[in-house]
Amino acid sequence: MEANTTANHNQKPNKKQTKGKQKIEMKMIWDENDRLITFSKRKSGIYKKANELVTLCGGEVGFVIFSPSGKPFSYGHPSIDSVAERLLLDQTTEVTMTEVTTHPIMEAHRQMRINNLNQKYNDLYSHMEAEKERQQSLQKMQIEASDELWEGSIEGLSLEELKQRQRSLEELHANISNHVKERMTKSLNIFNNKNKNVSTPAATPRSSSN
Amino acid sequence: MEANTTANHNQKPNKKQTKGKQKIEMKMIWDENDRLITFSKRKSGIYKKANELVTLCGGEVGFVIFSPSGKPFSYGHPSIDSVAERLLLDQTTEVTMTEVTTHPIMEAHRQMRINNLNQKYNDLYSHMEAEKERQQSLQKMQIEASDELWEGSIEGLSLEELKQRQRSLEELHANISNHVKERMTKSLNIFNNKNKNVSTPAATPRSSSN
DNA sequence: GACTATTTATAAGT
DNA sequence: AACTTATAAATAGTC
Repeated sequence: MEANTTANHNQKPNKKQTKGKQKIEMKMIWDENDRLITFSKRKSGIYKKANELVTLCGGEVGFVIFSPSGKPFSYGHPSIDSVAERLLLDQTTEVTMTEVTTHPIMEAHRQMRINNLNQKYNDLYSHMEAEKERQQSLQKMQIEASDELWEGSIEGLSLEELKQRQRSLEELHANISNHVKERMTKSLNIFNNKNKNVSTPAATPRSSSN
Repeated sequence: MEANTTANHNQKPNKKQTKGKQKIEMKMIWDENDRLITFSKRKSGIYKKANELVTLCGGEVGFVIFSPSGKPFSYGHPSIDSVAERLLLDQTTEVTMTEVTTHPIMEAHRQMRINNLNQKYNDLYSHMEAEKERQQSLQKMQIEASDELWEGSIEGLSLEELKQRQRSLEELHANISNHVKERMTKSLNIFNNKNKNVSTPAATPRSSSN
C-alpha cells in the first residue's frame, strides 16, 4: 500500500496485473489445496452474509458446516457470539474441541435485543476493517467491547430469559430430530418398497404420476 | 435480452435508468415490507452460496433460520433435499408444520456420494434458470429427477449408512447442547460475579455512556 | 493473508 | 412478486 507497486507507473496501462476473478465450473474441486482455500473463503463469505441477514432483518440464523474433510462440524451464529465467544471460552477449553473447524458456538437472542447488540458488533467490525494497521490495539478493544456487550445482554435478559433461550434451543434440536426421523422413515419405506416389490403391507406405493 | 428494451434507443445514453444497487447501511430495516423482501432475497442468496460450497468442496452444510417474525425455525440443506423433500413429505404432512418458514428439512450425505448427486442437482438447477418458460414442464422433470436421485442415494448408501447418518446428526445435536450449556454456565458465572460484590439482586446500573 | 480483475449478488426501480 | 439495471460486494487467480 505504501509503495506504488513496483511496476505500474510507466507501463502499458492495459496490461492486466491479474486475471481477476474467473468464472469457475460448479463442480467438485479435486485439488485438495484449492478446495481448502475455496472452502475457507466461501465459508467466510456465507458467515458474513448470515451476519448481515440477521442485522438487517432481525432473524436469527445458526448454521452447521460439515467440513469437507469428513465428520467435523462446527456451527456459528452471526452477531456477537463470534467475538464474545473467544472471550468466554478460554483457550484451554478450545483445545478440547480440535474437531471443530470454524467459529465455535452459536445461540439466539430475542428480537429487540439483537438489533441493538448486532449494531454495536457491526460498528466494531467496520472499524476494524478500516484500520487494519491498528489491529493489535483494536483486538483489545474488541475483547473489551464484546465483554461489555455480552455481559450487558445478560443483565438485560435476566436469568429467566437465559433459561428461556436454552429451552428454545432444546426445542430446536428436538425438532431437527423429528424431521430427520420422519425423513428417515420415509426413505426406508421407499427403500423397502424398491427391494421387495412384492407384498406391500402398509406403506403407500406413492403415486408416480404426480 | 432480445428486445432493446422499450425506451433506450433514442434517448440520452447517460441517463441512468435505475440507480442500480445502492450501498445500504448495515442496520435493521424497520419497514416491514422492505425487510421481508430483503430477507427473502438474501436468504436465497445464502442458500445458493451454501449449495455452491457443498458442490465445490463436498462439505456438508445445514442451516437454520429463525425468521424475523420470531420463533419459527426451518432448516435446509443445499443440494438434493430441497427438491427431494417436497416429494418425500407429502402435502398433508407439511400442513402440520406451518411454523416453518422456508425449505423444510436437511440431512447429510457421505463424501463420495455428494459430489455425484449434487452435480446432477446443479445441472438441473442451471437448466431451470436458463429456461424459465418451461418451468412447468421442468418442475415435473425435477420431481422425477429428485426421485431418482434420492432413491438412488438410498440404494447406494444402504441401510447401514442411513443409520450412520442418523447417528451423526444425533451426535451433532449433542454437541450443540454441550456448547450451549458450556456457554450458559460461563455466562451465569459472569453474571453472578457482577452482582454479588454489591449483593444487588438484579438489574445493574450498566454504564449509560454512549 | 493481501491484491485486483472479474463475476456474482442485490437495492432500486418497474 | 418477477424482471431489469446499475452498482456494490464476493471471490478466483495470483503473489
